[in-house]
Amino acid sequence: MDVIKERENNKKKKSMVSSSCSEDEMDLRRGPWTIDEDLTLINYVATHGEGRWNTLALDAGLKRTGKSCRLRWLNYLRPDVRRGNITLEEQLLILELHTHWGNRWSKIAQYLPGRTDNEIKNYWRTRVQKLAKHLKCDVNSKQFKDSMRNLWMPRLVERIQAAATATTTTSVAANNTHTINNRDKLLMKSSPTIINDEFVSSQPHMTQSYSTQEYNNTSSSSNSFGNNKVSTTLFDLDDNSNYYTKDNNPNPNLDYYQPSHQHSFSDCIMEPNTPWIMQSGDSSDIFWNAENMLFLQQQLMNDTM
DNA sequence: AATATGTTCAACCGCTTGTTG
DNA sequence: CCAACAAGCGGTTGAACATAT
Repeated sequence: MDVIKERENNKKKKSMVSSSCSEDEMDLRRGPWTIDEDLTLINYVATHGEGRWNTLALDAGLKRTGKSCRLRWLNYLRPDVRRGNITLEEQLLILELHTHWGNRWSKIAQYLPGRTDNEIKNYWRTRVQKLAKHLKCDVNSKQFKDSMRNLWMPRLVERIQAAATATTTTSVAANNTHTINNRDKLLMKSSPTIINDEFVSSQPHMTQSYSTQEYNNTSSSSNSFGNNKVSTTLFDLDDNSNYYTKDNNPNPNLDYYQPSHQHSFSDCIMEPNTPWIMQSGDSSDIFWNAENMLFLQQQLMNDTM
């Protein structure tokens, strides 16, 4: 309830969007929800459950459409809705899942518990598409997808790794092998897995799967998992936690974790003097912050050498 | 300090899909 | 099988807020 009150305070600042004339006649409200409406909806759902939204709206005395009630509940009032910044792990997952399902936000949202399709969609549009725009390439272009897979996603993995190691007192061996293994283990926790042609999560709370048929029907051309018929993970480990390289990886399609040097970002890069750095309210959580932009620039320089 | 510009995200819209009678 | 309705989905909008000038 505190969340609602907090939001309500913010909402009071907003000008209430009045109903249009025609809708006034119908006595329907539009625009931001009031705390009273929220409470009415919460109480009604608590008593009667979800569903039958048009009936719900009428019975509860809400002067809203059923659609509006449903959206309000699913995207905001549901107890399990998670708020706050998208974590690095979630970013990685969104990028990966988007390569499989494209803009199927609700599908993607299934693998991010507490996140709504609307939230993921907003994230994609405001962050990822904007990046593509700044790079002057289409977000659906092969160049951009390749860049995502070969530059951004590995970079995200590194940042997740860095964050993990920064918060643990466990000593980590300095050699690369151990670094990679830790990275892999972390990803084993956060990344979905294909087992017997089903896409499942390695996280305990992510137990959903989808059928082979659906996967085959919906996988995109850039799908890194396409045609996999054996059990594997995004970042494979054998029993000894050895990291698979491109040469020994039994699943050569799983290439986005490979070193990015062989892939160039230059095909979709902007003019040399165009600023790289995008604005961000929270640099710790936005994956194309200044640090990453510098990283990309270095990659680009390596490519051109 | 005032204004302009950019960013975010809740909410709406229209279309598609599923369900029911 | 078909029509009507409900639910779900993805695209879009616009107001509030943040940041730059």
